[in-house]
Parts: sequence; structure tokens; C-alpha cells
Amino acid sequence: MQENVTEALPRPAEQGTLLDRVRSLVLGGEYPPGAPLSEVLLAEEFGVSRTPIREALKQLQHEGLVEIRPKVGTFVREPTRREIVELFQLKEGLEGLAAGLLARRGPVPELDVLERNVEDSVVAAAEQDAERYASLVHEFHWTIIRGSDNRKLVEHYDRLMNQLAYHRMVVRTAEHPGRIRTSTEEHRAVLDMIMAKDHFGAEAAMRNHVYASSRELLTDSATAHESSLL
Amino acid sequence: MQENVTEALPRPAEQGTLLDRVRSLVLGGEYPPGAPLSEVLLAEEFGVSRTPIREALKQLQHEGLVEIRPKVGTFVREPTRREIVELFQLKEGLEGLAAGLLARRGPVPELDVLERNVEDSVVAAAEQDAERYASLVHEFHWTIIRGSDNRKLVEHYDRLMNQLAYHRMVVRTAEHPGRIRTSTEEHRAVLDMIMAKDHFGAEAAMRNHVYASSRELLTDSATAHESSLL
DNA sequence: TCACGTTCTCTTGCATGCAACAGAACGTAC
DNA sequence: GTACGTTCTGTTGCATGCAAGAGAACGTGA
Repeated sequence: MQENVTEALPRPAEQGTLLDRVRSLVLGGEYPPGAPLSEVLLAEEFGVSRTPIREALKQLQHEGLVEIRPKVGTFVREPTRREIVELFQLKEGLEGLAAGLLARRGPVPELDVLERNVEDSVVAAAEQDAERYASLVHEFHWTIIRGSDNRKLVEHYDRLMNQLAYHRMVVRTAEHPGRIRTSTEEHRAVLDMIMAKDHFGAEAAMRNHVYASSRELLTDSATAHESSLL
Repeated sequence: MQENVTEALPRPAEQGTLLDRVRSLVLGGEYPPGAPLSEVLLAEEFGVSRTPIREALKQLQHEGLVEIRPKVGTFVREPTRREIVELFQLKEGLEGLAAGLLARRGPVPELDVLERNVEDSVVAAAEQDAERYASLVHEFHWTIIRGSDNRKLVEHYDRLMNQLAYHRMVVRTAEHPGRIRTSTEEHRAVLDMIMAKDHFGAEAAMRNHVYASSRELLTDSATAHESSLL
């Protein structure tokens, strides 16, 4: 059952460095929070020795994804509710910053991508295609982040999202039809500001949007699986 | 000569984890950018084997401080000018965010620290005590960052500053009497906004301040040692 | 003098072995 | 039944050995 999940996916974990593969394993949700990640087992699973596994786990520790208890073991780390709130605050700051930076740039290809994205989102929303909508939301945010033309920002955002990616909380927005409509309008508002080169307004609109969706997710999770988050 | 430098300092590198010690070594400037960091030499220097050194270097690579060329060696990494600009943009965003968050919080002890800090800064500026002034600036910024009460923000900011801490560029502000006065006034403005609980104004004031000082540093370095940064 | 093939050295990458420790499991005394 | 001391198993931490590769150094031919 657990294995079937990985089998069903396009196996993104099979590609890339060992670190990426181990990270995908942790983020994949196959190991629930608190589950032990034995170095020897992982070593066997990936067909390498303990040493490179150790290096990867150490890195994941610094990324906040696992916890290494000396002489005891390595465990999948569950972020506290407080941390999630903090991460969303950061997300708001970084995405706002990115939107502002993008607005300052001239006419760049990212704008076309965003325009089509918003149009497609409207369609996906009308068709109630939750999966496609979630995918478009993902693209929208990442396009703006990358559109900032600031690689360090992208790096930090990536780190942030990895920590936030737990529990596939990301796609939950798609389940609320009411929120979808609001969310689409907010995307539209952000894009308008960017195209108007109003970097101040773009940042404000983006932050407003991120804040609204994070509030949605936080209140959601609080009621849905309060025990695991609080 | 090189050894004497470490001997002369209060040896902050002697404390903390191995990672911290190696990081201090790199940031200490004893190894110029591009200098090789041999695993075996470091292992001897720290009295451990290659393995823990390797782990530390790998981590420093992810922090952007060193570059590991496979099968060739590990080298102190020199950030490009573009990266420095990107980092300053991020710095502006994070410090602005922190100032805003701090302003939202009620009357917290950080406010007293900041108040005294600004007062002391005025004195230090009047007395032309550059070292003390630089120290106070450092405290001012970190107090606001920590005052955000957002540990994830602190973590990201710490990472950021490590990358920016190269070449002790940080203290250069102290060399410009004109900039000092402006800088102090900007600190005062930020503090006023925070104490007025104007989180919007606090963020704006902070960003304005960070932007101004980063412009100062960037134009400085461009003229001073253009070759090494561009 | 220059171009080119070869050796040679130094580096990292990874596998493995052993020691140290945490914590569970167990037995024992009361 | 309970508290406590002991063993025992599993885990990580680190040292070491060996192999593979990159690049310098060198020699050789023209």
C-alpha cells in the first residue's frame, strides 16, 4: 500500500541527487511524522553505504525536515503549529517581495505565463477541476518567485516550502469552492498590479493574497486535525 | 602569521560545534576567496578525522560559503556582485518584515533595548567611536530580527547574513561620518514607528533604512575593490 | 619553441569496522 | 505489584582504507 503510492507517482524521487531522493522520500509522506529513519535501512534501500545517507540526513536536519537524536536515531520531524504560522509569515514576506521585484522589471515572459495562468484558472475553477486548479496555483506562485529574478530569494523560498510541504496541506484550498473564486480574483489583482508596474501595489496585493490563503489553511487544519498540529 | 591571527583573537572558533568552528574559520578571512580547504589539513587542524570535516564542509556548501568541486577540492566561495545585490534585497525584505512584526507586538523588552541602543548610538557617533558604533548597529538590527518573535525568520536571516558577512563589509559604514548621522536618524525613525505600533510605517522605515545602507555599501565596494566584487 | 601524450600526485567519494551510548527488556528483591 | 539494578540490542559517531578521477608535471617528438 505504502509502496504503491511511490509506484503510482511518476517517480520524481528516482531522479536527481541522493539528497533529493531522500528528501522526496520524507516529503512523500510514506514515513509519518515521528517515524524513524534508520541509516542502515535507507542505505540498503538506495543501494549505497551509510556514509552518503548520513550526509543527506544531516542536510535534511538543517533544512528542518528530520530530527537527529544523537546515539538514538533519526526521525521525521513534525513542525509545530507555531512553526507553521512563522513559515506562513515568511512566505507572505518573500512572495510579496518577489511580486514587487517582478513588477519593477520590464515586460518579461513571466507576464505572459501569468496571464495565461489566470485565464486557465478561471476555466479550471468553472469546471471544478480541483487538481488542475491546484497545479495552476502552484505555477502562479512559483512563476512570481522566479520572476523576481533573484536566485537567493528562490533558494530561501524553496527551503521554506519544503518545510511547509508536509502533509500535502498545499492542495487543500482546492476543496473549497468559495475560496477558489476569491483566490482567483486575488491572483487577478496581483497580476493587474504587476502589469501596471505598480510594485508597491503588487507587493500589497500579493501579501494580502498569501495572508488570506494561509489563514484559510491554518483555520482548516486547526479544525481538521487539530491534534497533529497543535 | 596566519596562525598568529587565530591566536590573537578571543578564539570564538574554539567554542561550539565543529560546524560552527569551521564556519568561523571560513568567515574569519584567514582563507581568502578561492583558497582551497583540504579535508585532511582541516582534519589535522581540528584533531578529528576526515568524516566529520566532510559533513561540515558539505553543510557550508549548502549555506553557500564554500564550493566543492568533485574530485578536485573544496574552496572558499566568493559571492558574485549579483549575489550580493540579491542578498541585500532579501535583507531588506526580511528586516522590514521583522520590524512590522515587532511593531504589532505589545510592549516588549526589546523596545527598551532599542531605545537605549539609539541613545548610545548618538553618543558613539559624537565621540567618533567607530567600533562601538558598528557594534550598536549590529545590535539594533539583530534586536529587531529577534524581536519579530519568529524563529524561522531568525534562521533565514542568519543564513543570509553569513553569506553577506564576507570581507567584513559590515563595518564599513562606520568610516563615513555623514552616513553615520543619517543612519542614526533612520534608526530613530524606525524605532518611533515601532513604538507607535505603526507596523506599516515601521516596515517602510526599516526597508528604507536597509536600502539606503546597502546602496552605500554597494557603491562603496564597487569603487573600492571593484575587481574582487564585479 | 610548441604540441601532445603519459605519468604521477593530490584530491574527494564511498565502504567498512569498531566503539560509545541510549533506551528497552528483563530479571530480582522486596 | 512495584521499584530497581543489570543485561542486551539497536542506533549513531567517527576513524580508516581503498578506489576513482582531475589536473599538474613531465618528457618526447617535431
